[in-house]
Amino acid sequence: MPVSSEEEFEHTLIVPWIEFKDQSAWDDVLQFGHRIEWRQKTVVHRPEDDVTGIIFILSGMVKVAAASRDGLQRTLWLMGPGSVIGEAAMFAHRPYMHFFTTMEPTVAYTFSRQILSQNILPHFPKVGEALLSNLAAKCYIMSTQVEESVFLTVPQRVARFLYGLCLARNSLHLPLSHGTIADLLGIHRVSVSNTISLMKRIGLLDDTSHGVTVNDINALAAFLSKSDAASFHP
DNA sequence: GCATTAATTCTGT
DNA sequence: ACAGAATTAATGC
Repeated sequence: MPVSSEEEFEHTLIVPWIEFKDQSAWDDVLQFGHRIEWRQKTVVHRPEDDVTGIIFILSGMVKVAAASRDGLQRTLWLMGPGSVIGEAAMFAHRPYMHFFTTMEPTVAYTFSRQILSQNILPHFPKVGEALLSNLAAKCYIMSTQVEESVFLTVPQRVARFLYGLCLARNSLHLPLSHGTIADLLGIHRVSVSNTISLMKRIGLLDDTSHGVTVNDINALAAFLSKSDAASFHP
């Protein structure tokens, strides 16, 4: 089977968005957890809160952000269905110093440290594997973000993000505001706005307000590797 | 349930 | 930083 160059990107592009389509590893252990439902835009966890265990996200979306003393925030990643929050802190025996905020109505299950280590991990290896996958995803996101912020221009980073997210979500419409994307990539909101309006002029994106809609996914893929993205003049 | 208005968020310059 | 557009929440009918 011939593999196009675009498809190779699919396996190499890493975006700060963690989501697992296959949640079957968790089916048998949900009974051990506590089900929680959160409304949209709810702060679920603050740095000063204690970490009692892990949180498995069944549906919805949660933003994980680091915060400075004076309220500045930098989003680290967004977590969707199938992902887990807090396993790194739990295994490292450290407090979790981030803000968790729901972006959508979210359903989650919490598992205490004790339940996890005594009732789940010894008997459900698939869950352990899922936790490792989740942890690995975070590692890759952080290292990739550092690399991209050093080596790539803003348009390149925005383009990679949009393209990678389209593939990951298998959707051309991404319900994210410019500000959210900017927080996520660590660039100014205005730069994101300028880049996106440029991409609309070129015809890569549709001119929809609220959210971003990719018009031509192949053109976007081509844009990534071309020098257009590197040299951007507003 | 529906229409208006107030508040908040988003976007482009 | 600001203004206009666009959503969303709140209110009254």
